[in-house]
Amino acid sequence: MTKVRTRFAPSPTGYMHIGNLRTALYEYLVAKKDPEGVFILRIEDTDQGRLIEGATDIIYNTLAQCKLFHDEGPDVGGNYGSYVQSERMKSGIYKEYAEKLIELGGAHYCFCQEEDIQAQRELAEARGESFIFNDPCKKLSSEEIQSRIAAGEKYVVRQNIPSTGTTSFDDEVYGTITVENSTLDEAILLKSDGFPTYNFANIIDDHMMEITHVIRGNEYLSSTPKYNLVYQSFGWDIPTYIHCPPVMKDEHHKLSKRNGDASFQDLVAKGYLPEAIINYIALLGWSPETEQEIYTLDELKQAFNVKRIGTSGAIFDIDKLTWMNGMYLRNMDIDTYFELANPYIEKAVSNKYNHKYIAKILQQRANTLAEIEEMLDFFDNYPSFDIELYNNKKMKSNPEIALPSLKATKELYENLPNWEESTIHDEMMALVEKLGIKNGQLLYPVRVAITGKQFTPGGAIELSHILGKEETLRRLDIAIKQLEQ
RNA sequence: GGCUCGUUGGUGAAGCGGCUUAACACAGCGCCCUUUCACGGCGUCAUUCACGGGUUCGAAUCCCGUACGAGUCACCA
Repeated sequence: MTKVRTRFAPSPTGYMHIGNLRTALYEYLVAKKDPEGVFILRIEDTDQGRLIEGATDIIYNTLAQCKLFHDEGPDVGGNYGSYVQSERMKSGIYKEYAEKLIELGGAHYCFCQEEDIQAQRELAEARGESFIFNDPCKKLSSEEIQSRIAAGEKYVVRQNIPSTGTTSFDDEVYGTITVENSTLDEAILLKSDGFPTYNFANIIDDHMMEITHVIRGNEYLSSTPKYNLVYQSFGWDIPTYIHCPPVMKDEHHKLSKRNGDASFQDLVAKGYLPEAIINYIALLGWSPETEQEIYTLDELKQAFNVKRIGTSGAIFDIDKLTWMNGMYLRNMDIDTYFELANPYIEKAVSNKYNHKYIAKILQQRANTLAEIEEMLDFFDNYPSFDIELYNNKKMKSNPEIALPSLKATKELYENLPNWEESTIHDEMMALVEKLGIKNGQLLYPVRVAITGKQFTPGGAIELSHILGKEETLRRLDIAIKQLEQ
C-alpha cells in the first residue's frame, strides 16, 4: 500500500479560519493515521494582489501552536518541488501539462473573447434558459490553430467535456455522486496570460506531490467531476476524496472572515487553549465511536475515522468550546496552570498579593484565560458598592445582619495570633458558633465587604487570607462605616 | 434558473429495518453539596426524527415526491 499523503493548502489571508483549521486537522489526522503518512503544507499565494504582510507566518504559527506539524512545506523542505504556488507558477509546468492534455484529447485551444461568452450568457439568462457554453473553437483545424497562435493571437486552454454520458466519483463521506456531462461547463485550465486557473493548478500540484487523499470543503463537490475528467484524460490515479460539511455561524451562514467571525487567533486572544480548540473542532462534523469527548491529539489520531464525518453543516457553539476549555484548564497540574494564568493575573493584580495562591483558587472557576482579569479586579481596586449586595436570600443575609457580622469579624481579625488560612478558618467557624448564626450570615457579608462583588473566585476566608490583615481590616472599616450611615 | 448536496431537541450529535416509549455531551431549568460563584453529584428537557406518500409483519433508518436550506455554475482563489 502506498503511504498516505495529504496536503493543507491555505491562502495566506492573514486570518486562520476555523473551518480551514478543521480541514487542516482532518488532513493531519488522515495522514498520521498511517504510521508513514505525510502531511504537507502548500501555500497558495497566487491571490490577485491581496498579499498580506506576515500572513504566512500566521499559518506557520497556527499549525505549530496546534501541534499539527507538517512533514513537507516551504519552511521544512521536501522532495516535491516548491511548496509555494507563486514559485511553481514561474516554472511553466502548468503550461506544459496543459499542452500535454491537449495532445491527449482532454482539452483544446480556445480563442473566444471573454466578453462574447459573457454576452451569450446574459442573453440566455434573460430568456430564463440555463447556459452551457458550446465552444466553436473545438471545431478548429490544427492548421488554423497553429497559424492563429503563430500570429500572436491570445488564447486560453479549455477543458474538453463529453456532451453525453455521465461522470461519477466516490467521496468517502458523501458516497457516489453522478452528474450528467451535459450540465458541465468546459472550464478554462490555462488563462490567456499563460497562468493556470486555481482548479487546474490544484490538480497538477496534487498529482506532482503525489497526494493520495484530497480533503476539502464540500463547496468543491460540484467541481469534482471536472477534476476527474482531467485526471482521466491524463490517465492519472484519482485521489481519495473526502469532502467535509461546512462549519456554520448559524443556520444559514458559514463562519467567515467577512462576518467578522472569530478566527483561531481571535479565540486564542480570548483565552482559549489551542488544544481545546483542536479538540472542539474535531468534534464539529465528526463523531467518535465511543462517548469520549476529551481527546489529546494522539488520541485523536487513534480514534479518527473518515467514515464518521457527517454530511450536514455544523454550527460553531462557543458555549461548548468554553466548557471544554474549562475542562482543559481544570485538569492541568497547578504549575502548568500557573504558568498560563499568571500573565493574566499580572494584568489585574499587583505583586503584593500571592499570585500562585490566586491561581489555585482560580483554576476551578475560570473557563477561559481572558476572563481572569475581570474576576480579579477587586484586588487592586476596592470598588464602592451598593449595600443591596448584602441581600442574599439563600444565605439569609441582609444589610442589618451584615453590620454586626462585620463588626465581630473585625474584632476577631484584629486579635488573631497569625494570618494563616487555617487560623482564620477555625476562628471564623468558632465565631459563627458563638454568635449563633448561619455560616452564610457571617461569611457572605464579609466576602461582600472585602471585595464589593457579588461573585468572587473564592470565599471570605480564602480572600481575607490573600488580601492580608491590614488590607482586609481597612476594607472592613470602610464597609462598616458605609453600613452605619 | 440548471446541477449537486443537505434536513434527528436551542447546539454538537448517536442511531444504518425490530434491542429506541431516540444514547451521550454543551446550553437551559430544578434540586443536592458548599463560606459566594464555580467545580462535582442528581434529576428534567424530542411520544418523535422537515412534510407527504410508498415498501415492509415492522421505518428516524429503504424508495418516491414536496418544502425549506446550502453549495456551485468566473481568464477569483
